[in-house]
Amino acid sequence: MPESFQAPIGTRDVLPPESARWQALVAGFAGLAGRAGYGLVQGPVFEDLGVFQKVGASTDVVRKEMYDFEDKGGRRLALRPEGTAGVVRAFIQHRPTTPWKVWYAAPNFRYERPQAGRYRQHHQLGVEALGSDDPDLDVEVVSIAADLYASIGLRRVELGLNSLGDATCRPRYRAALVEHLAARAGDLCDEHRTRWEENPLRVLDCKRAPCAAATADAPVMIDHLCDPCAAAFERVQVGLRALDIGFVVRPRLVRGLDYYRRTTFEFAATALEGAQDAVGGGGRYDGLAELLGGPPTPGIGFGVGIERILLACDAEGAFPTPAATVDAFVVDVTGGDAARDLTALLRRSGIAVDRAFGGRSMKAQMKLADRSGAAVAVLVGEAELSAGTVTIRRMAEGGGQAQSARDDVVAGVRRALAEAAPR
RNA sequence: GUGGCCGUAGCUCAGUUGGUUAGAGCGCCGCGUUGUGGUCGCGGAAGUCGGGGGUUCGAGUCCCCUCGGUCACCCCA
Repeated sequence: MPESFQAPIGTRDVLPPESARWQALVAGFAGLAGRAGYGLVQGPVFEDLGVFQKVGASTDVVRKEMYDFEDKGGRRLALRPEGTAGVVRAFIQHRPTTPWKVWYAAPNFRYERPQAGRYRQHHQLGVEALGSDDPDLDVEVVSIAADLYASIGLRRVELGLNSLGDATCRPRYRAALVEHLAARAGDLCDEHRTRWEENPLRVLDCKRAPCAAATADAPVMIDHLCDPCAAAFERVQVGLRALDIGFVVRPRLVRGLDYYRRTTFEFAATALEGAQDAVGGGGRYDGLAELLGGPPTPGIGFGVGIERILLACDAEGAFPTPAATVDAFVVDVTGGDAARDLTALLRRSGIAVDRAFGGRSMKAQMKLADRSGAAVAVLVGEAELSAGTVTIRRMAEGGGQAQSARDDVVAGVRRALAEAAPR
């Protein structure tokens, strides 16, 4: 038996008709981002391993989920686990003028066990805006994500908001948190008992009961913000309220990557059962460009998971897969020349046309015409062939049909399409 | 990385305490006389029962291994 293959673990094929949803989603996002002045950025799907290691040394994403490999030249590379690091690397490499606002739709890779809403290759829509620390930019970025959900009819999305402070107040807060944790280290969960010092903030976000109990009365960042950070956080909230974007402040929201500063946020789809309800998230990363060897440059962005939002749409019955249809279907039982020539002619006139192949019976071709969703069928039999005509049939029930000179087929089909009741 | 459940036609699944040529629905293909779809009727193609090994007179049905799927934990999109 010949060996056969299937898609690698945690990956999947997106085929028609479902793929039409992707097209519609990405096109809609491109419109939203474009109208806000964001241009498309297309970066490599893999980067120098160091780009990601620098950015998240203490995070799960980098520590245990990296899809890394060595190429034939001995370079250590990694399939990108998230979008921001590569974009910042590109920013540093090309030094575009700021503010630099870009969007992307691209695959990300994480080596972990797949489950509902989680894949080794998943796809994110996102934006990144570098070069300004104006909190109104935070509002713009968050609003693009919120508008995306709204534009596809996703209603049950909850925005969680937090501030993680900056280089001034974060260390002070961190010291207070460390003091709190040190007194309770023995009570933490198995993983954090020994690792809590590496990234104390993450303990706040740990879902396990021991950590939750030990941090119940722990100090939170937003109570320790310095004046500029507090002012910025306030300005962000004012802006979101002004734009009618609902949110809840979640002081324990920490997020997976450790480069975040000040504003961080996460969108959760409440229609999704189980743990995979995060449909998007992001935040400000003012120290990141410097960390990657570039000039100090503030930045903020978000990523939303395409698979996740489609899953959430399914749960809400929103954003259904658009029906794939053509305008017309050419049926030819005279040998194929007419089908070949008429489909090309009609398509070149801007009409969406399909046809049958393989010299099938008229009955079979009509069945395909019906299934194609075409509003009209263009029939060519021996009679039409010798008369130099075509039969244009409206496929809707009781639609009727009429002869048309073959030379007028384009106009005839256009007319029939205009008259045909929408199916 | 750890654990639960599952693996029978393209899809969704039935398959009695292991027993003759493995089934259904949907889908697909054809036919229902003169060139016409959607409904209906009839017929047809299609499965080495995930793979390998074992027990047995005999295994889709029991045991082991393996691969894959799925869900959950951790974490995240």
